[in-house]
Amino acid sequence: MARQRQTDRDTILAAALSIADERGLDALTMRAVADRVGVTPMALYRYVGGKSQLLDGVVERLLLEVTLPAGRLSWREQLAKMTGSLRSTARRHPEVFPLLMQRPAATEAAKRVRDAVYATLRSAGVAVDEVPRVERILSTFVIGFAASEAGGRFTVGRRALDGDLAWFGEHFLAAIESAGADQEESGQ
Amino acid sequence: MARQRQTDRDTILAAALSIADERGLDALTMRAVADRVGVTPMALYRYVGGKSQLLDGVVERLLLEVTLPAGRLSWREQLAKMTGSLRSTARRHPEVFPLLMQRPAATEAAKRVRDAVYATLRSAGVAVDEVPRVERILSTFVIGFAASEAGGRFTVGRRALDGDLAWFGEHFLAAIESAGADQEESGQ
DNA sequence: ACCTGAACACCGTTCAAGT
DNA sequence: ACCTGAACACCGTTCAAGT
Repeated sequence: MARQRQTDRDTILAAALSIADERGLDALTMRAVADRVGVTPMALYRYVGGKSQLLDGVVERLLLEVTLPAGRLSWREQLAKMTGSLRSTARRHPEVFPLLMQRPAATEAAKRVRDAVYATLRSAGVAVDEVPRVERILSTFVIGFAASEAGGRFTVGRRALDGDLAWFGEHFLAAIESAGADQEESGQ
Repeated sequence: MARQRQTDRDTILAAALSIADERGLDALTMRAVADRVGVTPMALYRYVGGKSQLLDGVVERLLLEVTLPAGRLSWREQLAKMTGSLRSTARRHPEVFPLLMQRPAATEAAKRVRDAVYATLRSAGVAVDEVPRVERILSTFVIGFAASEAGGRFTVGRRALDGDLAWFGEHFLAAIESAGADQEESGQ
C-alpha cells in the first residue's frame, strides 16, 4: 500500500542525500543509491521516477529541513531565523544546496517555506500585492548567498559574510518597512 | 606555439558553449565537443585539462560576453547597464549560466567584471572598505536573479520580473547612496 | 506487486602507439 | 608536438523474465 511505498521513497531520498554529502554530487548515482539501499538500480524506478526526479526529491528534503520560526516572534526575528536556518542547511548540504537555485519553486516543500515568508512579510506591514515580489527578491538573495557561501564562490571568511548579511538585512528591512509605511498611509 | 594553441582552445570552448545552448547541459560531453571540433575526444585533453576545466572555460567565456558600460555614464546607469547585460547573457545561455553561481569568482574574467563594479561603486561614493561587501551583495542578487529567471525558477512572467528588478534597484541604490553620504560626512 | 539479469547506448579518462 | 585506437571503469535506462 501507499504507506510502505512512501517509506521506501524516503529511505531512498535519505540515502541519496547522504551520499551527496559524503562523496559529492558526482558520486550521487542511481547505482550508488541502490547499493546503499541494498537493491538493484532498476528497483529504484518504482519509487523515484528516474535520476532527475530523484534530484527533485532530494531538493524537497532539503527544504523540509528549514525550520520555520514561531509566529509570536517579531517579523525581524522571524526573517533572521529563516535566513539562519537556510544558511545552516546550505552548510550541512553544500553539494546539493545549489540545485535549489536551478529548480522551479513550485513543489509542496517550496510552498511551505514561501508561505511562511509571506505571512511574515504581511505581519511586517507589506501590502498584499507587494508580498510575492518582496518574497522573490528576498529568497533570490538569501538562497543565492547561502549557495555561494557553501559552494565556495566567496573568497572571504565567515566573519565578513556575517557582516554582509547584516548589511543586507539592515537596508532590506528598511525597504520593507518603508513599503509597509506606504501601505499604512494609503490604506487608512 | 602558444598562439595556435590558444586559438584551438577558444574553438573548443565556443563549440562547448553552443552545444550546451542547443542541446542542454547534459549533452555537453567531451565526446560531443570533440565531434563538433572534428577530432577524437582524447585530443581535447591537451587544450582543456578535462571536463571540469572545460566547464570553467565555458563560464569564463560567459563572463567575457558581459558588456561593461562607459565610465562617463552616471553610476546608476552603469549599474543598470551591467545588470541588463548580465541578464541578457543569462537568457542567451540559460543552461550554462547557473554554473556562475557554483564556481569561485577568482578567475580573470570574473575579476574583470568585479573591478568594473568596484569602480562604479567608488564613483557612487561608497567607502573603499565597504566596496567589496556591496559588490558581493549586489552580484549575489543579480546573478541569482538572472539565473533564476533563465532557469525557470520563477513562476511569473517577464513584466513582473522587470518590476522586481526596479524595486530592488530603487531600494538598493538608496542604500548605496546613504552609505556614500555617511562617507562624505565623516570623510571631509 | 515488486525485484532482477542481461543488455543497450552512452560517459570521462589513461596509455601506449602512431605520425 | 599532436593526434589516435583500444581499453577501463563507469553511467542511466529498457525490457523481458522471475517470484
